[in-house]
Amino acid sequence: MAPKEINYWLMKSEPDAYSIKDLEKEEETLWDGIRNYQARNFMRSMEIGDQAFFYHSNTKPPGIVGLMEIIEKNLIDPFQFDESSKYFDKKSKRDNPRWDCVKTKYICEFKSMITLKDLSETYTSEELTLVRKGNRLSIMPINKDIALELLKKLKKN
DNA sequence: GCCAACGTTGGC
DNA sequence: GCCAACGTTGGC
Repeated sequence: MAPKEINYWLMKSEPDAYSIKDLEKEEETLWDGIRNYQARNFMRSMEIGDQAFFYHSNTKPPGIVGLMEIIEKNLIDPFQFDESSKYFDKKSKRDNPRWDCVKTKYICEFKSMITLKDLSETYTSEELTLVRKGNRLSIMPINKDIALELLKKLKKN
């Protein structure tokens, strides 16, 4: 049987909040706290076995630092019901939760990062939405050809 | 600290 | 349903 087709994604995290090192230590993590419908819908369209680039945002310099795999999906984000959490959503009902998340597993940290600057010099915003000016999406798909190109480049380093 | 680019909210 | 005001993300 031919290997299953996988898709590629990019997921942002501020390293002060959660970094690739944290994921390496924990091996797996629930990608919680997503409170944006577009990002949530991308998580819903992920498949088990898909791979995601781990992106460090709001840091100097920002860029792709590692790789992880999607190992579970459609998991209810527990913080939407936690009144003490900044992710609490009083409009979300237990019998109809509004926010869900995926679980990811550490694959590797790259020896050197690919910075946003590198990416924006290589790709247009049509090829890679990440480099679109003012892009605030925290989760987005990555075109497969580009993903494979990035992986090739990262393996060389 | 500034600002671009949106998403969200609420008045009407 | 429109739209102005406001809030958030995140690069620089």
